[in-house]
Amino acid sequence: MTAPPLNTWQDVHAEVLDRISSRRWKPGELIPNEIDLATEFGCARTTVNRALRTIAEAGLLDRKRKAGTRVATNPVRKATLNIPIIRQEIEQMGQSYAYALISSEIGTPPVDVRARMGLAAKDKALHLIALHLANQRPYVCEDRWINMAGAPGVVDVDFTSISANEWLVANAPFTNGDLSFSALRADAKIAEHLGAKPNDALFILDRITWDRSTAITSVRMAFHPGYRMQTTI
Amino acid sequence: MTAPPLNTWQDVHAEVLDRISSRRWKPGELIPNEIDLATEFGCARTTVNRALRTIAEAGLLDRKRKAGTRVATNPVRKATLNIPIIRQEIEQMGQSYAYALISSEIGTPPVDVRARMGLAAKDKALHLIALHLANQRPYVCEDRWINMAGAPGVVDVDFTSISANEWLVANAPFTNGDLSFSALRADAKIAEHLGAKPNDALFILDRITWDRSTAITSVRMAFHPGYRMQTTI
DNA sequence: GAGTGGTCTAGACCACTGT
DNA sequence: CAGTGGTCTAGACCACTCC
Repeated sequence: MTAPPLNTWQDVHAEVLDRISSRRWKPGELIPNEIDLATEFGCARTTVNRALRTIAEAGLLDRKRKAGTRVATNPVRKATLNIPIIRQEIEQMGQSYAYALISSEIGTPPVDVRARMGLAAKDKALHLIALHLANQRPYVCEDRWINMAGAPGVVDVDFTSISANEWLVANAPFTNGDLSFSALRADAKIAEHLGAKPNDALFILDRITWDRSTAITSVRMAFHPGYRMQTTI
Repeated sequence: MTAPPLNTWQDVHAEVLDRISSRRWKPGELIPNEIDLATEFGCARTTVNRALRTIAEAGLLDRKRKAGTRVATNPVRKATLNIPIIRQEIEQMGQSYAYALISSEIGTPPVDVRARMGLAAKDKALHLIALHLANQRPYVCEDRWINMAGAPGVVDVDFTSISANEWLVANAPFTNGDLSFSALRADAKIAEHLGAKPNDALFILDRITWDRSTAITSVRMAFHPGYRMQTTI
């Protein structure tokens, strides 16, 4: 009674996940090496490798050369969040999207923003405050600084007709970025923009994007009260 | 002046990312197929495939059989969040970890929790409220329901000495879960637990975990004011 | 129908690391 | 030193999907 061969890496993937969750392979335990598993499953080592590598990337296996592969004892689960473009997020919900510029001026960013962006005290940046609306209701308020050295041509753009994000993705692509999520109490100003009550708790997304080592933009997005960001693991 | 061959998939990965961010390959544009790229780079098609597949998984390329590979026009960036085990997160910051059980009782979950967990009105569950502390200061307060059918033996556990999470990872592994992040205003009770002021904005993580289709636990973690969750893209 | 990505295979060499 | 995972190669077949 030999098992039928597992022909695809997805088959192997599923089988290994099953052995982990059924505790046939227990946390901390060393599992057979790739060659033995390939023999057992009746497939090539490459196929086993692809499956195990994928599972390891998800955090459920720990792999080390020579030491072999172990079931993770404390699976630090990795969740993949889709950071949406606001317009798409709203339109995918079947709601109408609108955008409104609240203010636009050139100035010196506050010291914390300068520090994160790596700007000097004399550097100027474009400061935008804008609102994204879903079905005419405030959805998210963004407070953004754009490094004029990192986004050539930005001074000439009319941001009343195009959102900063859309202009930037088309004109100043970034190579990497830092994200952080937090919660903040609405102050009077932002509460007014969002149509929220003062003291409402707001979900906050802070993002800085870079082109190699020069900062392009730093933005704080304050979502309307009740907003949730969801994913699966 | 032919370029030197790119020998590893990381080389190809870097080169392709460079062509995208430098706009040599523009958004929406069709890029050469794998065979041509392999010829150009002087490597095997498998190597090109690995690199392009990785980039596509990150959202910067759209690949379709027969249609070919295009640079994504609206790169929906995917951020990978590490969902930490609280004890580890605290210990990695070099702080001391402590855990305190606030209450433990068997009861019927509120209707929204029942709905999300797929429990009937008559089903009983174990309700725990507990606090995780970093350097003796409240770090996160968890409000948890455990499905007794999904976690055999849970009634006999002494949760004053071990945290629910640690017992569950060791004894009732999950196959999948739903996560959501939001912000919530602290009510009087939770403010007291966390040593926060009422109305403080709290970062909230809701998680339900499943073993196949039976819910194991539903937990709401309310982090101390000022908490941030960070990642990069 | 034909072009493209998706994957499998068998074999090989390399890089890391525990002993 | 030796065992393990990490990767490359060349060739092959398949699955999807556009035309």
